[in-house]
Amino acid sequence: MRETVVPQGAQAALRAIRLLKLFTSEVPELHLAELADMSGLNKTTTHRLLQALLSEELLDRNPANSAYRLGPGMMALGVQALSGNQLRVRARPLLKKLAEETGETATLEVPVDDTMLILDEVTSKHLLGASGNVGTRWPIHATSTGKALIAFEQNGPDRLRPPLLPLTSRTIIEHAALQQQLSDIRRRGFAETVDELEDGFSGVGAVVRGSMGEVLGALSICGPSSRLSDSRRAQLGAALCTAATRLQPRY
Amino acid sequence: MRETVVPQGAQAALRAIRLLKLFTSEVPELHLAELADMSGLNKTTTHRLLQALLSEELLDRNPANSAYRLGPGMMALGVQALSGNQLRVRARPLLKKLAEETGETATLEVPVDDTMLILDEVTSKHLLGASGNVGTRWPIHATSTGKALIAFEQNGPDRLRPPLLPLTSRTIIEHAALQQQLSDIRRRGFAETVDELEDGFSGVGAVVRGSMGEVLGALSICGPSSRLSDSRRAQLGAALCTAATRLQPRY
DNA sequence: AAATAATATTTCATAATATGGAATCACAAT
DNA sequence: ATTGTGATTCCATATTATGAAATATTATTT
Repeated sequence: MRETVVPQGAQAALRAIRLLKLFTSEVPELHLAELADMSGLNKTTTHRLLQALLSEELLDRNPANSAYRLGPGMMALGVQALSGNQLRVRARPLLKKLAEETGETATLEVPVDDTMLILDEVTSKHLLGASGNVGTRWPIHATSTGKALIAFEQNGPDRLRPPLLPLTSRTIIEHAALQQQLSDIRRRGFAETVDELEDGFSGVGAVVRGSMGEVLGALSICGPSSRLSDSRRAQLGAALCTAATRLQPRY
Repeated sequence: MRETVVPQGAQAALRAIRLLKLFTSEVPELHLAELADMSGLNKTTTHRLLQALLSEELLDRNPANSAYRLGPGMMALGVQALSGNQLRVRARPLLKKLAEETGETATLEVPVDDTMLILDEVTSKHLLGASGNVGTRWPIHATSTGKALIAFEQNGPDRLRPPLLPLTSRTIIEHAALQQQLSDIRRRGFAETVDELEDGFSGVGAVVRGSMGEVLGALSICGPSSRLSDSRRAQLGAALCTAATRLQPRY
């Protein structure tokens, strides 16, 4: 569970971690000056932390342009984190079943900071080439999984980072409107997005819990808004809640 | 490229990173006392660093037993590192071709500390269920890819961590014997292992270079020792070097 | 080729932080 | 209730991290 209190006594470690987080799929390579600027750290401090990350191979340098990028040590840890995630393994059959039964795309996602990371995705037959989103991250406030997560996770709303980015004209970025939605989500048991992430794209999302009831991540079913009417989304939401319940370990 | 000099002025960051590296596929969950013992750090220091890693979601806690484990932040970074790795994408068609033409298993691997991490693997038709090694790590001295890597990478031998672990009776763990092999490998252009990682399992490995000639990782073809005779291995080695050369970007 | 600009790396005094022993808290087992 | 085990917090100070400035390296311009 995400801690909202910043720990004391490990500032250097936190700074190093935050440098790592500056590398994204969109911006995979960065130079020292860029990193110092983006992190707000003094150039020397930045350089020194980068050297530490290099020495442990969490970062690597592209010899062609000397830019820093995530390295093999990061790959190893990432793969380990993924393979240690039991949820992903157990969810796969359910995702397939959901996709087949609904004819839409089903995903499993986990929260990372103020985003949702797609851990697994099974595409429907309708959208060819719609696959390939595994590993991508999307703003938490604009996804059905994200909204479900915020609604049900303890301190969930603390993940939001105002000002919220409007991705479409329908994206909900007002605090009050979102809070209202969270109440609805809690009552209903699942969340919805309609043209909020992308025009013409809608989805429903429901949280998945662990054995102690803690929120682990979320499942979604999504597709073109033209196919996801109000009544259809209600149907899908119910199916999703059933699936999510089946995923929860029992004791 | 791995730095052999330990950076000054980032001790706390390094300590945090080394805590992360204690989590493996074999031991995915650990408690505070175990981590303190394994890292040699004072328990308080360990605890504080763990709190930092938790707050950034690189670690997570299993509520069922309070054990620490790698978290979603780690998954996100790992996925980003993998998707940013152009080599993996470009190597895939070649791996398929190699596996088809040889009837054996082909892998792409990168070095992480004193191990080789399998980034991609295409299995032959002979061994059913031999797939699934992606993300696994193997001792660098006992794999053909690892030996090729050590032979050709600048400061490659610095990766070795004596005492070397004997995995089979044939594993080469003597420094002098290994150095002799490195000379042979450099002359030949590829490396071989015969029953060194596992009894009845052999392979050949050749390094892959980047645009500036730097060593990025290695390709291997491997299978049952009964099929990989001396002459066969020479053949495979030659094919591998050709493939590796094709993978290198040109300018 | 030389000069200039941009970027990266190193130095060093000291302010700030990280450290760890000890105390306290929380939980499980008896 | 007591005991044992593991986790968390407190606080004085030793140690480290910090950052301004200097230096080195590389790229770009003239």
